[in-house]
Amino acid sequence: MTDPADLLRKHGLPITAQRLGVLRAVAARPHATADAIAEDVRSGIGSISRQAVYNALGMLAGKGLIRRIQPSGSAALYEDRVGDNHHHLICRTCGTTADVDCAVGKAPCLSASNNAGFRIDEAEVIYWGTCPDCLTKA
Amino acid sequence: MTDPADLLRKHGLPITAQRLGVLRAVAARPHATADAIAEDVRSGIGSISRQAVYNALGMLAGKGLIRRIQPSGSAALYEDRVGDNHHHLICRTCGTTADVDCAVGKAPCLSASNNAGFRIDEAEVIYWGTCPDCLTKA
DNA sequence: ACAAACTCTTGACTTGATCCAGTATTATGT
DNA sequence: ACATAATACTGGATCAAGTCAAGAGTTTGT
Ligand SMILES: [Mn+2]
Ligand SMILES: [Mn+2]
Ligand SMILES: [Zn+2]
Ligand SMILES: [Zn+2]
Repeated sequence: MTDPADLLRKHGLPITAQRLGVLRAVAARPHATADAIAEDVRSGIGSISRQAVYNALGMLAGKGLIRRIQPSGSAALYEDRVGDNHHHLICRTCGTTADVDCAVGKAPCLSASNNAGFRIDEAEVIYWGTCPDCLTKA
Repeated sequence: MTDPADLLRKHGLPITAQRLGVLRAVAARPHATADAIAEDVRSGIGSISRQAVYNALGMLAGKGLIRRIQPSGSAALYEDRVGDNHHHLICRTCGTTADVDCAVGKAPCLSASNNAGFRIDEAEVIYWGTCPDCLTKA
């Protein structure tokens, strides 16, 4: 059921060692960059090209199997946890990223005061601040 | 009072043609990229280096005279309107960016349900969707 | 007008990500 | 199991946004 190969099959995606590796890596380390994921996959299956990592991440994100977060001023992060509209808390000092449950519920979790005629499909919320570790060091 | 040169002086910044040009360009076209601002300044004072544009934008943003917005997957945007904690609405199709007043008030305008020990100093909110123009074209 | 402090220009460089063409792998039909 | 078509992977070039560093040029305070 949650078998990675079945998950790919269920979405009509050909099963490859690279995609399985990427799926596993994303599950293993939430909020990792494409680069960190590539490293992780390499330590599992020996090697993978940068392009294959981006292809897999893009495809999986497109199908809704994983989620992409793009914090200002750093590489995109990927995670496993989808469908629950949670938000993120990022440390300005060390970049540590933590999950925050949405205070409201379903996406879009906030209604804009004046939507200017737009049809809104997502409200992206990122809280910036300082993490506990960096607070004690400061 | 709102004279650009006075504004710079008031913040202890030496007055240069480049900085004045950047200030004027940012005021003239809200939510423009550094590149668009450079073009605008060039049409005003003849020429400016890319670096000078980045220097000026960084310095002005640091002093709080302008605000930088960094939408996922595109270049940073700059604007004049500061100090009112407003948010943004971005069209996924054409990139058009509109202002939205904050529904709550002062920053951080949202309290996270569980702050995980972080000290939050900003809540960045971007609404994604489709603008009126792109809706009719679709 | 002078010196000190600061800014601007130029060109190389970095990072994150994408494009492309050729090769290899996977899935499908017999 | 085998041939074939569809699809994915690789390696290298390329791109966009932004940063770095050294020397030339401005601005400011006296
Ligand atoms: Mn998360
Ligand atoms: Mn705005
Ligand atoms: Zn931290
Ligand atoms: Zn649009």
